[in-house]
Amino acid sequence: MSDQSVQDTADFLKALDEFNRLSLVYKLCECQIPQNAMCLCDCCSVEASVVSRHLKTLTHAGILKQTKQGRERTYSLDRNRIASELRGSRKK
Amino acid sequence: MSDQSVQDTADFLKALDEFNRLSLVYKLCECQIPQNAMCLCDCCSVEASVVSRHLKTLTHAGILKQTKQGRERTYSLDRNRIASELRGSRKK
DNA sequence: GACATATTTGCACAATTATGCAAATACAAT
DNA sequence: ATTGTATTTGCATAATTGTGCAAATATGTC
Repeated sequence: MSDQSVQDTADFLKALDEFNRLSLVYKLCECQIPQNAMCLCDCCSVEASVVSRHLKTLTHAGILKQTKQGRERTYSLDRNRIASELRGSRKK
Repeated sequence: MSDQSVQDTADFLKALDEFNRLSLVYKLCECQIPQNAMCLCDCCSVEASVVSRHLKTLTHAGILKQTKQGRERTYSLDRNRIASELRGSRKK
């Protein structure tokens, strides 16, 4: 097990270890269709700017995927990539 | 999904999200028999006191179990409890 | 008891991170 | 172009956390 591989896994888990970020993920688990950021704000009691940052973190970690439509961005779970991460077969 | 339940899961993940702690867990995954703390120091390049604290964190999170024999404490994965945590059926 | 080894704890410090607020940006509608 | 809404970013700050060092504790051996 290389150091890099351990670090990658730690980073993946780090993205999920914060209360508001994990709440966002659970929320998206329940949604059949992608949600926009404003709607996702409802499940955390923090500023929209904070939600924006959390969504960015989750996207960067490969947990969410973002699709941009006009000025609105919608988010959904990137289930395939999550499965890959958990399997340890990350492709950089 | 209650706030408390989300927080519990976040805490569980938090225990695993740090490089040295995750290294300790991987190390113990490979070991058939419980290991003492001094031996576990070898897989992290940090002070013994730091390893001690990490082991305590992991034990408190329900990832490791500790058995004390004389002045030595040995650690091993608490596989049953880890499985429970992942299943979400935590007993407080 | 004296000593050696294993482990924990108190303390200080550096680094990271979550947050709010205000300003900036993006873009659709008018 | 102007306006309105959605989103991001810069900045300051508070809180958390990982670390090393030294001292304390625990317990085995002599």
